[in-house]
Amino acid sequence: MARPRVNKKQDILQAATGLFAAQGFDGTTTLQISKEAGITEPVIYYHFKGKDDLFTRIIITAFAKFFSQMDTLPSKTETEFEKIENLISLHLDIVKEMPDEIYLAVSTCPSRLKDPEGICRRSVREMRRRLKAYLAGCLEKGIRQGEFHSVPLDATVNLLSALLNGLIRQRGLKLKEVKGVKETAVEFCRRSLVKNAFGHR
Amino acid sequence: MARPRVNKKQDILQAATGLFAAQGFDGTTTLQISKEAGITEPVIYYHFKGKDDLFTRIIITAFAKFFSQMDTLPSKTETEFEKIENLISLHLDIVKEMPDEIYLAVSTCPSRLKDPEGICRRSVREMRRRLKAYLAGCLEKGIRQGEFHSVPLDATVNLLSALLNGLIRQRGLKLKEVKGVKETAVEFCRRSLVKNAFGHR
Amino acid sequence: MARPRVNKKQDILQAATGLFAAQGFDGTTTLQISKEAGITEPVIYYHFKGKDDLFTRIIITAFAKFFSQMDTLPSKTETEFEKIENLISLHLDIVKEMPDEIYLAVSTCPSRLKDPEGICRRSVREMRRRLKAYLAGCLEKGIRQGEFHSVPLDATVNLLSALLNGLIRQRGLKLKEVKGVKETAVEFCRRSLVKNAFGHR
Amino acid sequence: MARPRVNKKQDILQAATGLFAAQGFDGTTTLQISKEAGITEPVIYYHFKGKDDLFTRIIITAFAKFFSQMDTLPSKTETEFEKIENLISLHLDIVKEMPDEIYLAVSTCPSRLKDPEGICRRSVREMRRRLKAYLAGCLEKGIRQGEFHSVPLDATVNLLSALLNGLIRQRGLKLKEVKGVKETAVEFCRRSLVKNAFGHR
DNA sequence: CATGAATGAGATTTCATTCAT
DNA sequence: GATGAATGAAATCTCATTCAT
Repeated sequence: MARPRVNKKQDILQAATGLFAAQGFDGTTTLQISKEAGITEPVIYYHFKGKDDLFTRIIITAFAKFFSQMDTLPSKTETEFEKIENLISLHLDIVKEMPDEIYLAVSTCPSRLKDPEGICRRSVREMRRRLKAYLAGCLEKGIRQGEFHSVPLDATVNLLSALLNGLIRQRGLKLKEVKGVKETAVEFCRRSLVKNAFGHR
Repeated sequence: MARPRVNKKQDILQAATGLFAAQGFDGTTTLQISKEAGITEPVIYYHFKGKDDLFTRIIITAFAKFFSQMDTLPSKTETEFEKIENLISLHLDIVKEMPDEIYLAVSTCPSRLKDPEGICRRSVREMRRRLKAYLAGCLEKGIRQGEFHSVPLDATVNLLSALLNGLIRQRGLKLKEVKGVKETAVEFCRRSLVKNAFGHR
Repeated sequence: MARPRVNKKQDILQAATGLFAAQGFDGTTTLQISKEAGITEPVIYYHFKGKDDLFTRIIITAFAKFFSQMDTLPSKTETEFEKIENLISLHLDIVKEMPDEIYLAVSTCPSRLKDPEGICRRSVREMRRRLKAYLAGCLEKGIRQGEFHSVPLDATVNLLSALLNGLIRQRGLKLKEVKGVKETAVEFCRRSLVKNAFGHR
Repeated sequence: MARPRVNKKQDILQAATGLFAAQGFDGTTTLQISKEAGITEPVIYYHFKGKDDLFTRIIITAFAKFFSQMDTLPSKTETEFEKIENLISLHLDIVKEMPDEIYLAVSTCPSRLKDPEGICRRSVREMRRRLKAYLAGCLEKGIRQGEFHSVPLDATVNLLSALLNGLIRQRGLKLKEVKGVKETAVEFCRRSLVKNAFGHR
């Protein structure tokens, strides 16, 4: 009878995500968010502490989702490079899955990294920690087992992080895209890392 | 008696660059800039059209400097890979040369890419155009002459751009740095692109 | 306990009208208006788009009131001159009814007539259109029926408009007033327009 | 050899008159005036006390010119109505002679009439004094000598002032003009004032 | 006389946030 | 839970006016 009790909190989050992504955090007003969400401004303050809190929740949720997907990547694979391949895939797929969130993180976080307690800084730190653990694990094992060339560990982790970050940004910012990004990235890394990469393919 | 003839316009630009880099464009007020520059607020408006103009000038100057350095990269080299190596070096060196400008560009531009006439969008477009021309040139020639593997052109240009962007961002954002970034990046690319990369080194 | 439910929007309009009239539009600040209206500055912006909007509303309302009164002037009268008499009366009476509005229109509009889309220009144009229609109607009919001398139509409409405008301004600007303005104006016009004006009175 | 030493003071006055007329006093900045006059801002302050002073001089000069022309109207004429005719002509001709000055006075003075010591108020007062003296003189004599109908003196002076003011405004504001304004005005008044106006013409 | 540069004072406007109901 | 109305605090920008030279 009553209109289906929609989840206003979710409406607000969605509206905010879209607007933040489209106009930037500072460029978006709470009034716009309320209108987009079909509610009035004070409702935002009923559900959230304020505009900053809104942003925080969005970022937390987005990173949590990413981390959770990262956690489900198979830990047992035939080769170590497969794990790296999976990580590349995850990075590129996640953008398709939550484009606004990624765009928001990619476009807004950089200018907020200065605050050491801010959610951006904390999230990025955690992200790096996880990436490093994941990649260092693969590389170390792969090198030990003779699958990979003997590359410097830290610097290569760093490089792969930079590459992944560059790729996710490229896609997140909706810059013009070329075909075969994922395959090319994978092959580029394979040739560089895997011994006898040329014999197999 | 006469106050040292300082160039206030430069002072303002410098103060603005630092503050924008440290706090973001929106997070910086003209009052802060004026104080940092040791002048009063209206002086900003005497020399510049407004806050946006300040930002525009900074970005224009930074990109111009980068482009000019890119233009002086040697166009004749023994191998094509050397050119790519030079480009990587340039990217990593330029950050050291104008850290605030790069940080500003890297942290503020993403959120301003929506405006198709904005200076960020225009600069990034030009940047991509130049990178693409440079890289596509190297790759094509290198492949034709048998120096490089036969990689897909557009996608590899794209990938290298992403990598360079990731590297510059990593450094520009002053994230923790590891040793040997440049060498690692160069070797990573060499192994992936150059035939017989393993025989020589 | 509850503060008397005053209509703040009306308070603002009233305060603005008075101040604009007394000090001119440019000479009046939003702060003054807010103080006069017993509210804080932002309230103005809650109810109106801005200072210009305030002015626009006042002018629109004033002209609308005038036009509406003009529309209620009797269209059937014994003589055509009576209609002109009614118009003169209306002009002089309206000033008493909304002195500030008239003063504002009379004192501020002239300097804003340049903007072809501004409310002043549009209102004055509409005013002239209506005056012309009204007067030309009377004169034409009066001449045709032999009530009036055969005067040139357009030029006389023009002249009567100038006279009415001069009268309304004189009164609107609160310049010193003499007795019998209305009667004198009516008789002046009657003698000039009506045949045998001297026989009857 | 040197460029002919133009009178910069005059240039400034001229520029200011034009700009004030075109954009209003408050809408015109001293910077605009200086540019229009081909000088720099401080030069204005060398020649004048400030922006207000500029306005004052313009108004004083314009009124002085008008008054001086009024003083040269023939004091001996065959009929008293001729004097009124002359006054009407003067009003309409003066606009052609100094359109910007008149436009400025007509459009800007109304909003400045409140200040009893301001130049506008003083000029308008003087204007009214002179008009009244002139018109009252004509009417009184005309009535005494049987040339005019026996109209109420003060009120008719008032009415004629309003008419003249209305006419000058109409023309000064560059509103659309009809043909035969002057003749129509003269005849309108003649019919109303002069006995046997219909026998003669 | 003239100017490039500067400034004090303030104007309009915006916006996140909060009451009172 | 929700809202219409309100506000404190500030931000950007303007401008007449003045120095130092």
